[in-house]
Amino acid sequence: MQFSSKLAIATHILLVIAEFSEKEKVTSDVIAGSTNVNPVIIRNMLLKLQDAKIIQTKAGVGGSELTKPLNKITMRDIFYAVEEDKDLFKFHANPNEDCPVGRNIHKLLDKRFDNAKEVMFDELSKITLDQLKFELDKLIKK
Amino acid sequence: MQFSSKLAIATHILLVIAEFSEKEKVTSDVIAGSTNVNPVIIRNMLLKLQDAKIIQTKAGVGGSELTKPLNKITMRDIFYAVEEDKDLFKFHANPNEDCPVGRNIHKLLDKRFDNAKEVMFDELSKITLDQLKFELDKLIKK
DNA sequence: ATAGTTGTAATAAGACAAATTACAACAAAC
DNA sequence: GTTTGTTGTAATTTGTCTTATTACAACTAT
Repeated sequence: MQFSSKLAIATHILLVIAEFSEKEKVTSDVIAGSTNVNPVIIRNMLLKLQDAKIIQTKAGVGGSELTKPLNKITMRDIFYAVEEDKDLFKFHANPNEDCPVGRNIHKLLDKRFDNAKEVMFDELSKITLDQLKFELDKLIKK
Repeated sequence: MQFSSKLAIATHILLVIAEFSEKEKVTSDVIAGSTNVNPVIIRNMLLKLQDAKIIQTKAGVGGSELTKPLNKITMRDIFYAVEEDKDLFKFHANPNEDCPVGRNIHKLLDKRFDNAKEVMFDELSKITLDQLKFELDKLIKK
């Protein structure tokens, strides 16, 4: 199992906005063209990124812009903007309460799963859009 | 998105074996009863745990036993025994190669995604069955 | 008013998890 | 050597979630 592509797509969206929104109008169709993802999916993500106060998009007119400096936007922020905050690992639904293991498995694993999730997101929180754009610009200039 | 319940189920399986296999024959039906998971699912997992050399099960006779000391089995081992080693985060399939962002998004995120995955599994590798059984036995005695 | 865009609902297609049914292969016990 | 209980394995089904798609109302500058 793995996460959906929402984080990669949302990051792509924000990089396109960061790179081009000062010169051109970055519409959902422009982004759809760059990502090769359906425009409706893009628009739904733009809505979520708006809810998270990461971008602002102009209904009617069209075009999106960042509302924060690039170094204040982390990949953890982006993740939580577009994905649900579910537990990382699922449990089986109905372990047998009459078995000592079944009765305690949830308690045993819960905090350990949470901890594994936390260190991963801590790692994502260290990555800012700033860093990504800096590295991207270097790659483009070559 | 989240992982399947395979890790939780496999850990449950191994704890049942660790707890009871010295006294009783732990068959797939016994485990199915404790987990409330279909016996065929359990048997498939037992096969994978055998492939990973974590347990041994007796075809025909029935019953499974651990082949390693409890402190040599980590939750990372268990995960890789029963789940595929996929990337943690997916990418969108066909970013536009004519766009500077689309052309570089994969390169930008790949190592960062891998790193986030790595720290999570490092955390899982610190959890041994030993620790889980110790904590379980404390809970049972209460 | 028009044109281009966003916001939103509804539906469909594809992938995958988990359950289920069925049965062959196997090994001990009688 | 047949019976019994179990594992190994295939095939099918159900449900859930992701992504794509169609369609259109709402919005805003020109």
